[in-house]
Amino acid sequence: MPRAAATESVFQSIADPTRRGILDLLKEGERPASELGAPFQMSQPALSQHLRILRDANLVSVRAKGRQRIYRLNPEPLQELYDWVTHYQEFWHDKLRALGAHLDTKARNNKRSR
Amino acid sequence: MPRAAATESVFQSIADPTRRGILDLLKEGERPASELGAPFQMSQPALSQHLRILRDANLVSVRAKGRQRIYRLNPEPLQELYDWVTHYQEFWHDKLRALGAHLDTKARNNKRSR
DNA sequence: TTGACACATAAGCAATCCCTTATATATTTC
DNA sequence: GAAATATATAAGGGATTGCTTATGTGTCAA
Repeated sequence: MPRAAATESVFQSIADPTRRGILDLLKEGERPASELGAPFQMSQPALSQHLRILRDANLVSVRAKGRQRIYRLNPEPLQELYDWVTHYQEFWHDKLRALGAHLDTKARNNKRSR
Repeated sequence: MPRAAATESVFQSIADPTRRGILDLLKEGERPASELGAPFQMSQPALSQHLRILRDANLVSVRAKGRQRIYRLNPEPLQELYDWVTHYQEFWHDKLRALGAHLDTKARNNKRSR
């Protein structure tokens, strides 16, 4: 089974707005390829290629239903992205706290110097 | 003030592993450009170009200190990424719960049929 | 002031990305 | 079986990416 380089592909997969749009759509439930393409103004092969990339990144799974391909979201690989960005969340919270403290100090000083 | 297309640039900026590495480094504190380049085997201009992209995306800020440029992390734009991926977090939690329930059911059925 | 240093920008280039049109494959319908 | 439908893959091309070497700019040190 050919396993794609997972880490790389998740960050790259979501770099494209069309692919993020597809994932957003799939959050609301599984859908055939044709419906996934509807919101985007591009040819059918173009969409099919985006779906291939999402498949390779293991972000979606497919099942056949007649001549349709039903796509379903597989969010697990996004965990890595979540983990990565979460490490920054604490940082920006710290920063907001620091800003708050700074403003407090300023307010105190203003009061005192008045 | 020239404002870059924020949304696009954050997702694109973090698509590159070198740039993620730079941001990770900056989490530990501000650093001059030279130190940021050390871990990556590439020329000085190559690094400088990555730093430019991060600046344009407003993910870092710079200040001059003699002939050095001191870079500092600015995590705010990552909030958008955090918001985006967070909407999936609940989904994969649901999925794990569903899997758990399924396994429970299976276990019950196995027990009953034994 | 002259040279070394830290960095940015310019120019060029191969690889990759994202689209297109053309074609193949499988399924359903007539 | 033949035509229509749903999708995938192939081939090609323009734009973008990420590097390289060459060069510019500002600062420090002798």
